[in-house]
Amino acid sequence: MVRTRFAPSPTGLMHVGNLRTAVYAFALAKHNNGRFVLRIEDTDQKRYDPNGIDDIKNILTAFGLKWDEFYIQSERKNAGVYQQVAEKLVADHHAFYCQCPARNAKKEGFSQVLRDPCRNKNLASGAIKLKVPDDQKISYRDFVLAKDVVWNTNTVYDATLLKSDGFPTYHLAAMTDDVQMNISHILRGHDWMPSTPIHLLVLDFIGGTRPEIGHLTDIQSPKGGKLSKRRDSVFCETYLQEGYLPGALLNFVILLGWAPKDNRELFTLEEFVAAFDPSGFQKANPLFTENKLNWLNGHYIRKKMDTELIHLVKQYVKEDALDEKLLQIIPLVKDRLVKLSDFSALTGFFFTPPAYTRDLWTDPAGSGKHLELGLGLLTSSAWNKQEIESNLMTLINQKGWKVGDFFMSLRIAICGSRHTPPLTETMLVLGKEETLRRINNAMEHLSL
RNA sequence: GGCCCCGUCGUCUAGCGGUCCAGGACAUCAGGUUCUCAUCCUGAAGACCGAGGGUUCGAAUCCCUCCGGGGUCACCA
Repeated sequence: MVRTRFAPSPTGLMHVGNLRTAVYAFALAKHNNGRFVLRIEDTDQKRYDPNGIDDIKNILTAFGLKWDEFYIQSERKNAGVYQQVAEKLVADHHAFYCQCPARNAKKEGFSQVLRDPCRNKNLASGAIKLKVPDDQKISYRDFVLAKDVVWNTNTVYDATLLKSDGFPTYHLAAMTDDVQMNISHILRGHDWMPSTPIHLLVLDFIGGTRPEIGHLTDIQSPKGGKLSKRRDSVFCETYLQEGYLPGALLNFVILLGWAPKDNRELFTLEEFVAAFDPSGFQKANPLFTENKLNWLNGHYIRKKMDTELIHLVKQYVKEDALDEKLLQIIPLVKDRLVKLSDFSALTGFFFTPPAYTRDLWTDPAGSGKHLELGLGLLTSSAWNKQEIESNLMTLINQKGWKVGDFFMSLRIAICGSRHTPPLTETMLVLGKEETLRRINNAMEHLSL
């Protein structure tokens, strides 16, 4: 039975890297009819964010990543799970008590102290640390990298397993849980690679079968280095708010580090689960650039039905906008949306009459003429697509105007912009009265 | 600095000894459709496969060295 877990620590909002790790773990489990476990790793008192757990659940839910089981490490800690394992390790001489003050790694820079001075003192209380054996080879086969990785234990330090506050460190908690929860595959970020020998030792010492372990690539920032919460836009929530569809973001993130044999690029979650193959995992770190994300988002928006879009688009438009009117507008701008939030800029003029600026008009005199005659014609025109267009074209031909020039004048008058949806359709949505009023306003503006 | 991982178009990638003077997608540019923008369609440009050595009849694909990028060295995860 394939059992995978997503094990975030609630220290802040979910970012795209977390999301990617989660889909991969989800797909690995579901592709094999296995189970997907959500485990909250809240063993760090200091960095704990009370909103973290909700955010994790909300984001996973928003992206359709349903978990089958749910655990919180602090609860298991309170039940004494880790304490018990740590003490057993001490009893087995694979760990020892240590009373050294906690080191401040930030201040000390990189340290070369591998062996803890307390390991031979036979203390009976304090933090519990791993007694790393000397001069042994320890290795595992990475199922993402598809290769054996090997260390000499002389390069591994006596890592803390249980802190003096009674909480386990990641090293102990994660491995204990992975074994006790029968996790078959550990899929995690590449940044965990260097501490893998510690985990291998812990795994071997507490017994049971080692899960398979695979390390995902790190998503790199276009600014260099790994993606950072400070310098980069990384939070799933932010993307959702900006109007990226969950399906698009998910599809994008799937492609950042995984590709199928046929190099297919469009996947729904279900399709990804079906197509998932661990041999498609990438080994080189990908760069996070939004080009393809934007394309995917536009693509997914265009695939939505207009009636679905009504609800999605609502938060980006005046609250009193009627569904009926939105349904008329949506087909006009659907092809123009990259993000749902673009909707407000693209359709604002439907709700608020445009403000004209001088530089909109390249030929004010010519436009004035266009509007004057256009207005007269539209005033007497029946209000349907065919009538409007044939009347206007007759006028244009009669006057020998350039079609594009005339419509641009009208466009600016009605929409206040040089880039708009198709004009006739726009006029129909606006209605005859409002259209004529705007042309009038524009003419007044031009004559000032 | 020690340890570990990685290195194909600007970006995401296909490729796993010959069918590759390297294919697709995004981005870019050009053309078409068109009342603008966008969508859509067509086309172009774009990597001598990080560099240098091997192995082999034959290497992007195997081996070595170097260089470059990344990660990590906490009683944080």
